Amino acid sequence: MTRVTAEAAGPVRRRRHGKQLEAELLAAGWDELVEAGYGRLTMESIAGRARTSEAVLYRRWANKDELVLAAIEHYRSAHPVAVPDTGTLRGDLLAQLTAVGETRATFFAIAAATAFSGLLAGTGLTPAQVRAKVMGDQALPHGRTLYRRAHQRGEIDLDRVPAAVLDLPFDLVRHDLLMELVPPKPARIRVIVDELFLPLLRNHQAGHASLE
Amino acid sequence: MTRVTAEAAGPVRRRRHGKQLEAELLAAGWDELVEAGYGRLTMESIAGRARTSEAVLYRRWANKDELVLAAIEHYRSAHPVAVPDTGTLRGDLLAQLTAVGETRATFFAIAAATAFSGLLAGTGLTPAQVRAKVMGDQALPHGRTLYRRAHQRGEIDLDRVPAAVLDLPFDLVRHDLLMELVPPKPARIRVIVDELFLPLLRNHQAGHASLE
DNA sequence: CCCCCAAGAAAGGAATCACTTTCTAACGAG
DNA sequence: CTCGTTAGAAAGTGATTCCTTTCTTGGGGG
Repeated sequence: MTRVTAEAAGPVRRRRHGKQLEAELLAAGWDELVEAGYGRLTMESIAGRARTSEAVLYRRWANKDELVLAAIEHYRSAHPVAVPDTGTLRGDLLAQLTAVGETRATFFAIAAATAFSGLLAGTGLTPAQVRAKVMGDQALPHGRTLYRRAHQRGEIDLDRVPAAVLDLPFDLVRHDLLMELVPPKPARIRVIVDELFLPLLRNHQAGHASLE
Repeated sequence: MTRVTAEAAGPVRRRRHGKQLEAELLAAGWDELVEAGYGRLTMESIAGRARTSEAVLYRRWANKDELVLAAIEHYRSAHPVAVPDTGTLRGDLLAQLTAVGETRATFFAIAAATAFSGLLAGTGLTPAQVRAKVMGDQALPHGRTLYRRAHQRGEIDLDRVPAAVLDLPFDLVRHDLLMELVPPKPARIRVIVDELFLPLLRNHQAGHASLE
């Protein structure tokens, strides 16, 4: 008779479970990382933000470093960079570089800082391993859908373009992100594509007329 | 009569002073930063490495963050990047990029990690201010002696070359440093200069014949 | 030669924080 | 409906470490 129905008095404390709870814990970890930084982030602050207790965190991750590492990886896989398909190499590049800039602005700063600073030594990984894990090894230039499509359309000849040229736009956007901590301006992206990348491309397509 | 002369028994404890002591303290701070990382560095470990006590540190810097910031700045100004003069733009560039890579390899990783991670919030500076202070705003492309000399020699026409092109070699070396944490390989530097920078330069010197 | 500032040693205060432990009760599985 | 798992609350432990304080004595400046 003293039983209380869900919609009755008091704040209804629903209890979260499984994957959905875990996702909220990792999101809380990422948010703390962004707002406080690794140095000021505590297990208590993460638990507090997720409205749970530290014990819940320790049931899932052995220590703080494991949690932080998982939070970074979770953020990346939960925020994939859209791969555009505009029909032209130039359009695709502009769109993808913009998407990378916007989607990865905070991510790169946070991930780089955390990976570089040796703060994750508690995971037993080498700095290089941490970096690879955190950065996700997104540098697969030849495999980039972008370029493969342009190749299939006949816009470029992948076999004749040096890898350094293909990497250049992405390297520069990554560089700008790390230096400025905000997405590159549209004007900067246009400069990268129109004043650097495309001219270099033309130098390697001398025999072609397809680039118009 | 119980007075002991300097060369007599016991470890001769000379007492350091002024600028020379300060330089050793900052060097100890930098070394700890490199070996232990900000997260594991303590005032005690710095004092121990410098063979002095924490009080000596606190007489100079109000707190740990101030000391770390000063140590980073001290390292940079104590290790300037050599500006080469080989007589040609290509030679100068290869030499300077190599020098930047070698001189700044550890510096960039450490400085970036420390600046980005919000660990220096104790200094009252914004993250952007910390970054500027730590990085030293070495991005003064137009002012680069390198390019000015090439301009004077008539090798290039600075007014016709976009800033993005002039920045490119330095941006890419910086990018590589941040990604790999070790100096770029000589082959990579040659690719940057010969496959990226110089071809782009030629595109803007169409009217000239001086580039051979 | 003397004096005073600061180097260096030593010890401790106070706060923070990773991680643990214990307990209650919510919720899913059967 | 029952049972077992685990979310969530609460309190505590031990270690670390920043920073202070006190004291002795070396050595540079006058």
